[in-house]
Amino acid sequence: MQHPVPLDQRKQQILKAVVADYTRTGVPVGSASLAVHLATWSSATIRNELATLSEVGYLIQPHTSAGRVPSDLGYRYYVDFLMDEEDVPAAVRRQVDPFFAVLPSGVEDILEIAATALAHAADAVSLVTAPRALGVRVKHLDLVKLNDTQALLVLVLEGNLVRQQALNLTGPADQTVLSAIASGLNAVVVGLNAAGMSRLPESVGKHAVLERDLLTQIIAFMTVCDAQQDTLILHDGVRNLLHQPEFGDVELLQQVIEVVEEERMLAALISAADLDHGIQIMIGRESGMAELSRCSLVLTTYRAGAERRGTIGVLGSTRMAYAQVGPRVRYVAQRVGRAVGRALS
Amino acid sequence: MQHPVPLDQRKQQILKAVVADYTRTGVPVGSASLAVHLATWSSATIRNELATLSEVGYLIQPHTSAGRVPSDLGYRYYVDFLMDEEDVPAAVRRQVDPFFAVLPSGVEDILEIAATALAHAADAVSLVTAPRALGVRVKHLDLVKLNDTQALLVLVLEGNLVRQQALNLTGPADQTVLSAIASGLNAVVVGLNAAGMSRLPESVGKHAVLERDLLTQIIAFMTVCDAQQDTLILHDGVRNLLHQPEFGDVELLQQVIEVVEEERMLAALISAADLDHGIQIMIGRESGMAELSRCSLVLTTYRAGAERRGTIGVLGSTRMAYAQVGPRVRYVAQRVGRAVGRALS
DNA sequence: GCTTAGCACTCAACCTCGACGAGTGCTAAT
DNA sequence: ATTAGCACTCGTCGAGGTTGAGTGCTAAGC
Repeated sequence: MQHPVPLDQRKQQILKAVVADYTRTGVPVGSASLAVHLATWSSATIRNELATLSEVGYLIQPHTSAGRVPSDLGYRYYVDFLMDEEDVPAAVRRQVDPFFAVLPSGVEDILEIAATALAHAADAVSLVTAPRALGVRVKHLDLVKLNDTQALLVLVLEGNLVRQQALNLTGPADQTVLSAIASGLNAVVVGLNAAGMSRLPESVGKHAVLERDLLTQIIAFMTVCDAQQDTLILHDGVRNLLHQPEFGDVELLQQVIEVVEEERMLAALISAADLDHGIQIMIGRESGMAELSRCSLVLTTYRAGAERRGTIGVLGSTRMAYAQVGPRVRYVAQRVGRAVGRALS
Repeated sequence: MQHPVPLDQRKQQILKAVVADYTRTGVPVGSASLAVHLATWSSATIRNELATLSEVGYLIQPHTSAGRVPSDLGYRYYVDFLMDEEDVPAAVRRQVDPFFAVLPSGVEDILEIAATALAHAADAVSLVTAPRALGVRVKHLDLVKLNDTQALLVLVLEGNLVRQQALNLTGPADQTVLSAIASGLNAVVVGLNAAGMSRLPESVGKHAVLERDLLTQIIAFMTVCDAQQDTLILHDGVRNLLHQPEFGDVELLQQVIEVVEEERMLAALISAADLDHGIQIMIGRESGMAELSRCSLVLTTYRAGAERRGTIGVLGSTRMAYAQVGPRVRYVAQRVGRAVGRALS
């Protein structure tokens, strides 16, 4: 997506002013009110510039006698070239920090807290995915007898992520046998990911059929865990959409909330996000989802330790304060990264 | 809460018809349209009866020249005396059953599925609490070394509820020591709840300071788990509120969503629910929360095994189809109970 | 005495109309 | 190239009028 039309100094300044004004008030902005802020030029001059900005597609007129509103492309130009990011105000920091003061040891609980914190900080819907690595490594495992045909596998993964799954017992085994198998497996398996484990069976299989059998099931479950990680998305702050005038239309609201509650629709979007750039902003239709054509996403990566990273960000109206939201998302991302990193120990 | 005014046969029939009509259409219902269904009497007669029903508080007129709408009290009378519960249609069953066809082994995952299923079945916001007993019993525990000063406690509770928590190590201990302690504790602790465990320390304390120390921390954490269970509430289906005309007003919607997202406000309400009656219906202001004055709650208990029970239900407009919602909530409750019971093994 | 036809009355919803004004585009003067 | 000036557009707002659904009351009928 290129910006075909470069803008001269003055047009840039005017576009920037339009975005700022519209973001603040939510009302289409006219030449007169711009002339107050940009006292260098008269309203007529600004009017001419507005006309050309409309022609090249950066601004839109809701109707003939209305002011201008930035188009998706206009916001894009603003975000890429004009925006001055604002520092995160102390007040917002004071609001966010307490969330991370006392932390649970489980990664998921931390993420839930992060979602709440970010929803508050950015006044939008927050989205958080679990940290993922190429393959999650096992830290510890345990087997608990459920009944004659089933045992419960308890996997402690890196990041104190705990996963459980019922496994089938192909032969009889009581808890002492299971515990023995578990400690046997622990010796071999700790530190491996699904891929690493799949290279084990031959050597382990010697000992016992049951053991090999369980290992096969464990590997299968690990693979499922890997896959799940990509789709798990927490969210919070739907309430923050409601007081925005552009969502006074319930139709629109409904579409957006549906997308947020159907987590897997967002999963596709977020996994498509380019995580290597510091922060990614998708404006309006750029997301490719019709339901979100009036919404923007501001996403970033949080890093927990050397390799593990997850996505965190917000979903809000296209008319959001990008200059504020970006830094706030980054701020929370940094906190989460640190917190999750600590949980990884 | 008594019903001071008993109604004669005809008034009952009319009230019932008003509720049925209003539930269906959402429009205040007038004497003329009632006279079609209740052909026994003319519209004038019905008009007289409507007037007295309004006087005693069962009906409300939005304005002078409008039809009647049931008041909270009117719904209450309907629900208590007039409602004929409808069977759960096969179509709805076919919609719900697949959710319970393939089940994860963890209770919380099951509950999440249940929340989604109920939201679909009842076309409202679903609410689900974790099953609680007087005290949750331990099934298995494990200790995983995190670093020199901390170990991760992994508790498997009844119902395959897995909880993890970092514990402080008062002395040095590597993983083999921790595993030994864990298996030692397992022998003593399995099947006990927090209360039962608090009677242990004297006898266990002999062996090692570290062991006693950990046990103390474990007991403390168990108590926390007990408390958390009461407040954990899952929800789904906020989207279902949006297509209801009474929530066209965004103000109202905002209040309701805020309550739903702030789970702890609901926790108080739900724990106050009288779970021993088959199904509990709270209509409008009966809930005591001003924000929910236009909403009703339909709650019931699901039983998993002999003693454990949780709450499941829906939050919707007071104008919901009580005759349909009640049975559907019970239907899902029964499925959840069975599923959770199975997970309890 | 209960029921009901008839009728005057009320009032929200809806439409129309005109005034208003915010904002534009164009033109001509600087 | 800039800008003052002006005619023009069109959405918003409020006043005024119409409509129709629904009522309450009264008086007649069974």
